[in-house]
Amino acid sequence: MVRTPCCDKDGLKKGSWTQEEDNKLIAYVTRYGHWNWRLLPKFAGLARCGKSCRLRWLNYLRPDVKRGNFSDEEEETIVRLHEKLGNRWSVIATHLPGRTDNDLKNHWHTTLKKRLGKNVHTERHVKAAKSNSSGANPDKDSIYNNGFFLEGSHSPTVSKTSDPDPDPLSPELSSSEFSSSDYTTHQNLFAEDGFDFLDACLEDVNQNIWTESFHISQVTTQANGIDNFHGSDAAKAMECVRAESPLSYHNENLVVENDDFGFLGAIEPITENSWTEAFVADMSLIPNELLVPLVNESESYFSSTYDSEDLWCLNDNSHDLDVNLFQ
DNA sequence: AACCGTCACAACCGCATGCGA
DNA sequence: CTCGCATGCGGTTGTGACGGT
Repeated sequence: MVRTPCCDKDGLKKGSWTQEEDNKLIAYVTRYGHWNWRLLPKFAGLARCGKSCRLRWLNYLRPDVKRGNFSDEEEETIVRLHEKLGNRWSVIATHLPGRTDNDLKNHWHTTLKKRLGKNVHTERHVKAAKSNSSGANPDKDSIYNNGFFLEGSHSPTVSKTSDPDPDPLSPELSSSEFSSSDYTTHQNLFAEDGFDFLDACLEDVNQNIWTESFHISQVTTQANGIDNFHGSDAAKAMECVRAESPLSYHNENLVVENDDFGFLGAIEPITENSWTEAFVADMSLIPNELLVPLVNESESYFSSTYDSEDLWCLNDNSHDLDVNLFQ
């Protein structure tokens, strides 16, 4: 089967996102949701492929994305979960609110893996010293307990004692190298350690799934005093879109996808706005077919007789429309 | 000041997966 | 059941900042 490209290769920008592009994407997604990533850039006025837009939104622009250094607790969680789950970063990320799989992946490769490598190296020397002095097998549960691992947890590297002198930074540290027996062993070890918070966390994740449309008026608004906009603070952008867009007062209710918009409930009151210019989504790019009223189907979105009480959303059937219609 | 190496982070790429026609 | 599509995921690469020489 030949896959169609995710986007047209010609004329689409790649590389770092500009502030203007961020603004456009934030404005569009906060108002209309990401109903279709592939078509979204056309409507948002972005010369990017949908895939790029999705990545930018999920990894950087979402209001709930936590930035800054990882706390000790977060790092410990990452290490524990990686020990148990391997490189399933998206799963691990669900247990670290505000952190994306990309964040975790980057932090693992740039910091944690190396740190663990050093620790393993140190522990191996300790182990060797103990072995030399006593001649007995050292306490297995004490190995690798360096602040990251609990008693009883085992690193894959330590388990591979057959290697005479492995490089602590070698790919051996990757859990993807685990044998199935290694994985089973580690699962059992965690179970023995009472490593049961995973199930508890799943409940929280499920509770964050949106089932109803988001009512933007729940967000505290304070759009005055805007000086400088930073893409990382998309929550501020939401305020600005609402306050500055001439259409925003129409759009009291946004219908968003039933996926990962739980973050919208976590938006905090804005105390420091930094938006230089209001971005107005180019509604002329959105065909009326895509905009249907939830209450009164006889009026178009731009109707002068528009009733502010009506609810509007993007047409659920938009996926079926010919893509050429929008080109 | 210029160069170079390292690091952290952002972004891209290709494949996997789920779903509807 | 197969196909085509959209989206998700993980590996990899690109890039800018920073510090050392």
